[in-house]
Amino acid sequence: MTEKQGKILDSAIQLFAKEGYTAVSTRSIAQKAEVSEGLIFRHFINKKGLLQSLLKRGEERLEKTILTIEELTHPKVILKHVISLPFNMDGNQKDFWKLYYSLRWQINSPELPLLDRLENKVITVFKALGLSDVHSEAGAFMMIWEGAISQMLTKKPKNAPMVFQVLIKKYDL
Amino acid sequence: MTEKQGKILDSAIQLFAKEGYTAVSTRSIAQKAEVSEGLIFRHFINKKGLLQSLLKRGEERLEKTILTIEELTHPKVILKHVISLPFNMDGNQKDFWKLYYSLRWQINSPELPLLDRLENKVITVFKALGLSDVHSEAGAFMMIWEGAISQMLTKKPKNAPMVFQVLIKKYDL
Amino acid sequence: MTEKQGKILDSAIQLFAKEGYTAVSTRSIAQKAEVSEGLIFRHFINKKGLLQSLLKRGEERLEKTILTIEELTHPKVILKHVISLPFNMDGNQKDFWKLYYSLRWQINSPELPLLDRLENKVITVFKALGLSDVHSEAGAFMMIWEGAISQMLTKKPKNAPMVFQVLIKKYDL
Amino acid sequence: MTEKQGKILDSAIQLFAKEGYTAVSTRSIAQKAEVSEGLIFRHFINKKGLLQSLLKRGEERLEKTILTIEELTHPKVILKHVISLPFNMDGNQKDFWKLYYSLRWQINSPELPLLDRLENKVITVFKALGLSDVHSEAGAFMMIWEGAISQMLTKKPKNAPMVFQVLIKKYDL
DNA sequence: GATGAATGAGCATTCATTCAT
DNA sequence: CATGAATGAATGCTCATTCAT
Repeated sequence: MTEKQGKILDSAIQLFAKEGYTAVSTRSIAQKAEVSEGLIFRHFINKKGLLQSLLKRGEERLEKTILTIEELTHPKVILKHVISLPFNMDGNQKDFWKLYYSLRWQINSPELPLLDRLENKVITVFKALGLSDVHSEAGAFMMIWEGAISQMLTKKPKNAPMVFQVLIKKYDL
Repeated sequence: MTEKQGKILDSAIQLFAKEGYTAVSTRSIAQKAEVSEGLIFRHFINKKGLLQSLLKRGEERLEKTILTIEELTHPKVILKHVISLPFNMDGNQKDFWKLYYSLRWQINSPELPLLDRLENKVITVFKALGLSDVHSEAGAFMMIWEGAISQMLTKKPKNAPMVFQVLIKKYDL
Repeated sequence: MTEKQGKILDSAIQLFAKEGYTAVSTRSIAQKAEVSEGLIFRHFINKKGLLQSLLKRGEERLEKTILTIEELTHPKVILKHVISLPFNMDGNQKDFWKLYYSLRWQINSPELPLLDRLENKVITVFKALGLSDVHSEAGAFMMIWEGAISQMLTKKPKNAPMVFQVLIKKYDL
Repeated sequence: MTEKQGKILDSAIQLFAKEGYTAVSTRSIAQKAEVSEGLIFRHFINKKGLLQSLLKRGEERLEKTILTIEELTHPKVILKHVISLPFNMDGNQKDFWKLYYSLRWQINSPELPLLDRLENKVITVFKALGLSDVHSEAGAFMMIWEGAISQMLTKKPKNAPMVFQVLIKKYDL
């Protein structure tokens, strides 16, 4: 990966996150990255290829975080870690998730195994806690999780820490 | 509103909901509606004007539903009605919400007073229930609501009714 | 067919004939035709569609000439008419044939039933003349025909009329 | 001439012959030759330079064949040799002639002294045979020759040997 | 000699939009 | 009200070519 390749990826994810994949032109990406437009296609074949590289890089960067959670053992600690994620994203993560969730609304939205791994871990937690319908419980939990990350990325609610506390209390974490 | 005007709106919202506002061309809308492309501009000035008409029509159609909720008085009945919304959408409503939520991820996402009215009603509920931090409680509730509608529109989880039950139980409704 | 549509076709065939299909840009066609570039695609879908329209128009224009020959009955008169064709082309015909023969050198060169009809007519002539291997005779005749038209279009030999006389004498016409 | 230089030339003439000079990208040549794209320009300056090298190499390879014909003395033997050429090409020759004749249809088509030498030899033959208008006779003969090579390269007529016989008989060779 | 990253002009095509009819 | 021809700017992408290594 050359330096310019990285600049293209950085510029692209910022623009995609802000304006949406279809609304961003390869020309504007090239300008922001200060490279020639042709270079995008030399490195990533086409616009969709650039998108896929972006998603792959985002997943790889999140891998560490997910792994940490997967290695946890105490049920309530796990849930707390999971539900904390939407409330503790750095800039890079925010851009990745904005890109991912904006794509989810379109046909052929990308797969994200990361989310399944998260849900699977949550399922094991509810099993450990002895709940009866663990899949529905996990489904509800991930639904809340998705509501949280959606609002954190689009509304930026000012009372987010308080809302977080409410959720924590609701699950007695 | 002429018949063709209606066909344009119907075609547009379906396409927008499926592929996203920017990804849909006025040409494809005209073809689906079986009208000339020029007619779109005669009736709605430009593509953005068409979008606004769509949002306005969607709001008007939801007005009745919201009004019904606003007129309810029993706290738990209100919450149950609100949280039920995402799980009971017809085709028209689904298309409207898909359009609205896909737009939310882009800059200059449209205002939707409807959501504020819903949240305000929820706030009065939590006040009535004697909770201390009603804004955070309502914030959390609407976060869950958004998670629910998001997943119902993008994931279509097969165990949705069970997940709904979990949420109902969580709020003791 | 609008006026501008005709101007596009006229400009296109002149440029294609002179510089070759691939070497000519749609932009240059639009400029020569004094229309916007987009109009080409509105009328002919894409560059290949424009080419096909050109070929179709060329065939239609030649139809009359071929029909005249097909209706002839006297063997030697027929051959003389056929072999005369390459030596008596007007500007429009020249452009069409230049386009057609330049395309023949590329893969997927277009079909031209006109040529088969011409060859079929020549076959009937040689049958009428009582020759034994009429297909080889017709094949040779059309080979000469193709040599004639090729040179008339690319070399413009100054002694063309004399060469024509030689061919006439060779077939005793 | 290095080994890679040869691979470039071989790849280029095959692609040029099949798809036409303008339609072939330097990139595709490099890929077929399994060399870097830059190497083409180091060796041949630019795409046109590559073309010229190709034409030069083709002429050199044909030199021997032409020389053999030029050294012949018996008139009918000469004509038979000349008219045989289009019907007896190996793969390399075919590619060269396809390239040459596809270029002839475009402006600035390359000179090919080889063809003039062939025609000059034919002129001497007709002189020797005591014909009156030797230039027109030679012109007609070369016209037929061009028709033959054109069809052999583009139509590949299945009865080519029979057609060849017809031509032989026509000139009483 | 050879590579491959990088360029910028140019390509075919699509876009939202205008306007005469 | 409605059409469809027409526009020009913008799009994603390819091109021949350069150059540091």
